[in-house]
Amino acid sequence: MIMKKTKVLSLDHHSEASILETAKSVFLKRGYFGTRMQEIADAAGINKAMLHYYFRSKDKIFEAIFRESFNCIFPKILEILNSDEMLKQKIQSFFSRYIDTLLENPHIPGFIMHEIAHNPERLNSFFQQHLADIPKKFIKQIKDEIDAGNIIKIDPRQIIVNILCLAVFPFAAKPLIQYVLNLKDAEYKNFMNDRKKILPEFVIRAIKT
Amino acid sequence: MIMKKTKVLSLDHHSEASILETAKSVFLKRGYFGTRMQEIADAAGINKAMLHYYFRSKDKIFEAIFRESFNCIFPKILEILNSDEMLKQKIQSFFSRYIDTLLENPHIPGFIMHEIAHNPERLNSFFQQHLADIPKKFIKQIKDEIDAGNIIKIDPRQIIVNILCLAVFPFAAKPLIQYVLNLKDAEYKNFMNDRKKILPEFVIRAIKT
DNA sequence: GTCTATATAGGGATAGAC
DNA sequence: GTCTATCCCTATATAGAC
Repeated sequence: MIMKKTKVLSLDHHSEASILETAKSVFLKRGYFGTRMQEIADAAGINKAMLHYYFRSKDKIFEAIFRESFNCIFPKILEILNSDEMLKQKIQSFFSRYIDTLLENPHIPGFIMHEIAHNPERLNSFFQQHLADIPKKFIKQIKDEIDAGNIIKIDPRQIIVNILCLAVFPFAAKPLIQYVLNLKDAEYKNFMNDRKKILPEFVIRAIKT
Repeated sequence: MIMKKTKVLSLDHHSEASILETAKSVFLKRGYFGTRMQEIADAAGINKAMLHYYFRSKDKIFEAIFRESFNCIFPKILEILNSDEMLKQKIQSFFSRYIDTLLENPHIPGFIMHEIAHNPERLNSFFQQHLADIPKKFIKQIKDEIDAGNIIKIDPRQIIVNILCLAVFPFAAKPLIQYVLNLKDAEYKNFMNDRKKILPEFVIRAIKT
């Protein structure tokens, strides 16, 4: 964002994007307050001064990374929940696609949950802007199915929260699950992949009349 | 732990226990790296020097608090899962008692999940010591019910994880849920209370043959 | 036990040479 | 653009008077 004009002339392998990618891995592992600019610089193979030259401040880097992480997750949710699929099909799509996304970005749920809980001042406006009324259409769809007698009488919001729980929690609590079930990384991944098939069946059995 | 002999003579209202309680609220709100000794001291109405006098270091306080938080949650889980109740009754007990516990300590899940993910060096030994083989008996119980044809064929570990998801996630992700569903604190609490009844029914419908 | 003052270190950010 | 050196502030921790 600084010296935009000369950027294309840079012959160095440390592009702004690649540094940001490195910074992302550090922030997602350590959280905002646990992250040291020095550690980012070391991991990126540059020095602190360069970090500040590119991004000005720790806050600016964090904001870019949070935005990117958020956009990696939530638009996809929105897209699925607002599609025109039938409820059953939609639930299947959601778990399948969402778990795939999280398998590729396993640290994002924990990162977002922690930062929104521990750093709310920084993020309040951001969330009010992007999260309001996400599930309106999906709630309506569930309500209609209830009225049609296809699923049991239940607060639609509870179903939505349950679906989110089942999809997201095992990623946010990955180390805990691995301890409790004694899973190595590969076994954990298999376990999560199985859930793409198990979870839709689980939810649909739970709510169908 | 220091000056134990004179402790009973202390006429001051700042007991070691009450300071620890204050420290707990700060650590659970801010996380380890976000916590400042100054903030604990201010909240407890003492000064930093006294904090160090009582507890020696930030790490020592953290360790005590983590241990306490952990013990507030996991023995209870263990107790329920290892009880002799029938499966259906056990699932009901679990959700009811566990959600009650979490409503009184809503920050603990997020705290433990974050610290174990971001601070693993500090906690590895602790967890290996306390978490191994927690659900052995419960898994056996589910297996027996499957063999008896009372519940569907499914990896018992998946059921356990689902139960944990449904109980814990809404607390770990409290701010997120409140944003998405537009819930004030009181509404959120009602929403969680409803889940004590909804979740056992949800899970049992999902797995019964 | 409690306070003030201070030692010591670490981290974010900048200055300025090249 | 890149580096070294450094500023400045904050945070943990301790010394020492009372």
